[in-house]
Amino acid sequence: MRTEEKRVATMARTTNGDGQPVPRRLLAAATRLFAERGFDRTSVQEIVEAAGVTKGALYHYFGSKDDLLHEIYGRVLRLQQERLDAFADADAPVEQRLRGAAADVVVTTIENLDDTTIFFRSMHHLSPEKYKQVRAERRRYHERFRALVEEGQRTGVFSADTPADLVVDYHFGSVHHLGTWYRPGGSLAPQQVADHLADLLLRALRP
Amino acid sequence: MRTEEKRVATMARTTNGDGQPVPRRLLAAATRLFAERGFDRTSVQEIVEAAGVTKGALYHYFGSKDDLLHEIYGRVLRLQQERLDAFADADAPVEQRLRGAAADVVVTTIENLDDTTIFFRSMHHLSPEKYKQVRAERRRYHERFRALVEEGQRTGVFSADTPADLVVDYHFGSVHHLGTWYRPGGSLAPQQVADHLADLLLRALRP
DNA sequence: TTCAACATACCGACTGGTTAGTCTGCCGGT
DNA sequence: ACCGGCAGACTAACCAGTCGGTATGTTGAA
Repeated sequence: MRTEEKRVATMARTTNGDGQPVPRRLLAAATRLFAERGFDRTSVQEIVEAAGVTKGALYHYFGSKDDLLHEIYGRVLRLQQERLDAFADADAPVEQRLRGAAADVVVTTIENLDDTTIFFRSMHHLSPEKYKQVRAERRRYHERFRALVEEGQRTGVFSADTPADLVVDYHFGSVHHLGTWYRPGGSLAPQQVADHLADLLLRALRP
Repeated sequence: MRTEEKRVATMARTTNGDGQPVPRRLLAAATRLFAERGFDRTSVQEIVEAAGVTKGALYHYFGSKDDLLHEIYGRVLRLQQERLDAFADADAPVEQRLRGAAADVVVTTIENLDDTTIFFRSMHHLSPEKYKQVRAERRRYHERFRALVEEGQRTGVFSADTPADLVVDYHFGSVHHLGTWYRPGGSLAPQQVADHLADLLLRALRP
């Protein structure tokens, strides 16, 4: 009871208004605004107002405006890497593993459409070091995915007519592109889009 | 001789330095800088300095910074629309027409990589009216392309498993994505990339 | 041929507004 | 007494667009 009171009191302090702690609220507000108006067109003032705090709070938790961007990237990147690893490590035929991974990245991209839209649109706004770091993580992801394609090509279940790198870029092009055309509430549910896109990939890879 | 002198004098006036007229120099400088640093990160001052003129010149030829962006878009958009129309109107089987169009857009995109990169990255920075206009032109393009896919699906040469809209977005995703990974001087020539990507599309559409 | 009237192409200082980030200090809990 | 968690005024820099001015070219009439 005592610790409970403490927790509630602390919560009240760090969550004035709703039930979310301040850093999370800032991140959420920034994500929405960045996706809506773009990174450079969103002022720090607008972010803190949307989060119901002031600049003091923002610069208490984040080092810079860039930091917000980096955090947003980091979350999705880590999530997608984890999920890709899970699919790639599964005990199943290559075509099933690739299919699962290809469809899953579409679903998680749509489920975090704001984050991923910002990602591709403003990646180059990061400071050089952070940009480098993000690119490195990105490449790791790409390579893991490519390994799946290559494995299938080696074992003959996929056509080897197209270099694996290009195949991966082809698929991620469509993922990247989702933010441009996909609108929640459209005629297709995320999973349906994912299935279709995975189908296209697998059909393109038929020997 | 007299008229020649006059022409040269005029040229010298409108092309101080190299052989390009001022508006074209401005457009070229803006394109390079926008692609390099992004629209919002490029100041008008930097553009005019890169073009070797001053703000007076820029605002003499263009109404605003937005106008530059709009012009850059317009050029590529018109070029690609023309070429798509040519391929679509050709007298050949659908699969050949689609293949030609799909490969061609990849080549022209790579050949104008700066313009197209800016296009997809900064489209949403345009003023509402200009944005609407660009979107409308873009949709016309998309629909023409989709018609080709639908024709093939109706006549049975393409699989109808995937909605034509999605197929088009799948392909244009990869086109859109080119600016992210393609680097001139890489191991693949533009035409090779185009052939591979068109292959992937056509293979995905095999019944 | 000449000259005035006008037009085109550009220059560059200036303005009004915006912005990221800083800094001082309060406040409530431990 | 102290410290994390914030408030909010402040600063230094920057930037798109304007505007008055200059130089060069063109045209039409005397």
